[in-house]
Amino acid sequence: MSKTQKGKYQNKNVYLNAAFDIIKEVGVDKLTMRKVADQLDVSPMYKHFANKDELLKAVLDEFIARADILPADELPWDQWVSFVAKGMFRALQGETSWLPLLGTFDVGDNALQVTLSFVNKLMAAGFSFAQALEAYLAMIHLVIGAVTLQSTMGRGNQALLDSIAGTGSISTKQLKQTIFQDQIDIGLPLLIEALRGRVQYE
Amino acid sequence: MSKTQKGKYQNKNVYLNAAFDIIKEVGVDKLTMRKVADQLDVSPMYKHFANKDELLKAVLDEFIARADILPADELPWDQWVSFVAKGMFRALQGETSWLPLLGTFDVGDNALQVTLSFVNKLMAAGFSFAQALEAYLAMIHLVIGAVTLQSTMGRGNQALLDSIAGTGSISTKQLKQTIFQDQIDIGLPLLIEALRGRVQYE
DNA sequence: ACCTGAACACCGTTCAAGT
DNA sequence: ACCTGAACACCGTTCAAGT
Repeated sequence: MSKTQKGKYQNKNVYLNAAFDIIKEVGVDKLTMRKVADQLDVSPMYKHFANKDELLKAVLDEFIARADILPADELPWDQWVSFVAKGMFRALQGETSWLPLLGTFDVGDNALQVTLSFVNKLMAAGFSFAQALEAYLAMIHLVIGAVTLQSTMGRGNQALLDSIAGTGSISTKQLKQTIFQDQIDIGLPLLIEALRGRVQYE
Repeated sequence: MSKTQKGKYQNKNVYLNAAFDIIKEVGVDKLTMRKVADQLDVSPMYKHFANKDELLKAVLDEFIARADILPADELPWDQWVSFVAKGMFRALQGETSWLPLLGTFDVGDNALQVTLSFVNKLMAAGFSFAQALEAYLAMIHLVIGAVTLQSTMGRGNQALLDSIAGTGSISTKQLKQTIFQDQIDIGLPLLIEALRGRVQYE
């Protein structure tokens, strides 16, 4: 307890940790201000955060920091990109309830750090700034889209399987292999191929 | 009124249309069962749909049908793919509140129709079935990701601009051009480049 | 100044009761 | 058989009242 501590819960981190506990238990979508308050034995709602959105924004940025997806700097750029993309995919796959928030909040400091590292890595490999930034954005698009679809695909989706099998151009086994692989492994190789083509003719 | 009509609102479409009216006004996220009931002057809730999810699933598939994004068949495959992707992007951009649902529901009949058209088009152009299906999934990933990020980017995001400008490797004007373009125009050309490379060495 | 907890205006969903 | 609307168990947010 520092000398400047005032009130029951001056420390924002106490709230962030409580939020993480609850999210681990019930998912982001079922996080409520009341549950945070209950866990801390505090009235709804003592405000470090003006409203629920402010809390979620802070939790999201902390989530990005904890995901810790930046690889070692020695990797060649294409492996580096692949590592980051798969790391993001895995982190988000474990918490798909984050997805709806990615488009609604401005990036926080930790997200920004990832962006800058990515751009620097690709510029060191010979990409222009604009190319590097576009590569970053395209990778994010793929990750978000892949995580979004992963759950639908993973669930089986018999209707889709049946209908597609009806075209008769592929064995069911092959079809399942295509659909049930990690979605990120579909677009990511294509992205890296395209990037490789661009940097070579720089 | 058909002879088999029973009860006040036998017709599911009445509910779908009411839902669309409300969504146009307040967005998908603020659609409630009560609002649908009120608009139809019906008690909450006479059930054509077992619950809110069932209603949303039906509305989503109808939304896909209305988006009407399949282009004319005469286009070469790369333009055809680009047309579909941009059409989806535009449709979803107008209703971003749909995004959270894309990963939670199984595909409906209308979504399936789009998938099959896409796969057929690419197979006619020389792609294998697996390639065509992967191309479709990668395109969907890009569209979902692009729409998700579009709103964050469009909003300005001064923190990101400032921080990146600090790298000094690009003029602010160039930076804004990269960030503020339609997000779909970033990844889509890369995807099509990569696909072109694959079909040629088939 | 700091914190409480009742209150307000909502939700999705259920179900006894009416027609 | 069909439909109602009150009720239940929740929300986010506000704010008079207490300490």
